[in-house]
Amino acid sequence: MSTKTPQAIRGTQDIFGADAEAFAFVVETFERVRRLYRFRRVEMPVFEKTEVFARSLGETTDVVSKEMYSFDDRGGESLTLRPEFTAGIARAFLTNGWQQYAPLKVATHGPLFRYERPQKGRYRQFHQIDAEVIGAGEPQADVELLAMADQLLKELGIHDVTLHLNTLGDGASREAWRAALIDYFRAVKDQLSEESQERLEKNPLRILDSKDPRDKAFLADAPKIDAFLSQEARGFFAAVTSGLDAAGVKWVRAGSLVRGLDYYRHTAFEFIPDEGGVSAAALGSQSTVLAGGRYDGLMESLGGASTPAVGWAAGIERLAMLVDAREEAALEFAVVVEGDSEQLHAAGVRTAMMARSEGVTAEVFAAGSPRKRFDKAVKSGAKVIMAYSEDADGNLQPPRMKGDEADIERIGQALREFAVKLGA
RNA sequence: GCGAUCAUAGCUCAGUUGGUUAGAGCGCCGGUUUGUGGUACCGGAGGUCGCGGGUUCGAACCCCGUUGAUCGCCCCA
Repeated sequence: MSTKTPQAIRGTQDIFGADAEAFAFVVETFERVRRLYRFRRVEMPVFEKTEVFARSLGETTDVVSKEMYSFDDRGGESLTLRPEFTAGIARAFLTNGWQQYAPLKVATHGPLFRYERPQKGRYRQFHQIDAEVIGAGEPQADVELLAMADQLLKELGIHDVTLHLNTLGDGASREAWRAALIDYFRAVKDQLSEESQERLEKNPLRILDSKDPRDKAFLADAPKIDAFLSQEARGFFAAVTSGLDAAGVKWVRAGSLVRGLDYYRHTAFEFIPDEGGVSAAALGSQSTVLAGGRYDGLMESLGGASTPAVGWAAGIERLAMLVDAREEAALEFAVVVEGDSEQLHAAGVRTAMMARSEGVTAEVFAAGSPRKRFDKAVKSGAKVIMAYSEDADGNLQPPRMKGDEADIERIGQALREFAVKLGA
């Protein structure tokens, strides 16, 4: 037998106690809110053929080549642990004939995998909640999706984050803007940071959210998307913003907010902690809490018919960091077994079972030295402690109860009710 | 992929300029005490000082490597 304990995989986490409660609270709240908006629950495979992600993401160099968990299965097929939900849902939409349900509103949550360097709020196996509207090309879909996100955050008790909103326009608007940005930055190329000089070639839009002061000097005067929007794109964005205003969703315009992938159109958004707030401090540099956009170009890249769609995802771990501490279930009823005979243990187990059947949290204390059992029961914070003991002849004594009188009465009542049901 | 900081008991951490058997608190186990069994006290188990090399008479401490953690950069679907 090896004496070395295997270590957990880098970037994975074992979530326990208060953190696990916060995690569950995020998921439970999401499940409740998505029902209010009638998003239908879907469960997706954790892995797909590599091409599902490779084709939907495009050959986005780093992401596809270096940051996915890809492997060959025993049949020699390249598979990939899902790094996101959207591509798999799009695949399912096409292969299962879900077009018949369009416009389809779906929601899911679960683990995702990305081979990245772990840091605060960033893991190799992490978890997201996700919502998508597929087959709806109208701005009202964007509005509803964002209203749901806004309500979710509020119901989680997260109030110091704000919706940052931008439009990338339609395909033509986007290309024209991109070309103008390249022209603009190329003229000052040698004054940009090394990173941005590289970005100029492969991802010029990203220069806009550079943190480097050398780049920031040029950002204010960089071309704005608004100058390149078609009439139609302008109208679409106006409909989104007025819809948000009508829904009471606060937002700010973020002209430099962009998406890396080509299939994004029109609306792009992120919920970001307000500067100087507690949420911003809690998250460190991984600040975006919920992000998404309209991806009208995605279905075609997977070989499907052109289908408009919009969606968002949010990291559960990050949301959990912003949620107030959640209490684990408090103990109401402690049953102490003062001895080790079979009838004593049986009495303890039975009594606890009766209480739990009536919805009372209960726990049996029957291990360790007899004296310590009562100590533990007292320290557990139980509202009522019941003790079973035997006399010198081994006769089971009537249980003694300690605690606030009202609590004793309430739990005693629950036990009697269970006994009545059993008799009936 | 790059950088910085860190790694000592189950947990949180001490450990002085390198110098005998590596400590504390909490937790765990056992016991004593206490007139309302949450107190106090006594004792016990538990550590190859992340791992591997090196320097030295001698390394938890210095050097190199490695693994991991944390926080940034890059990336962010």
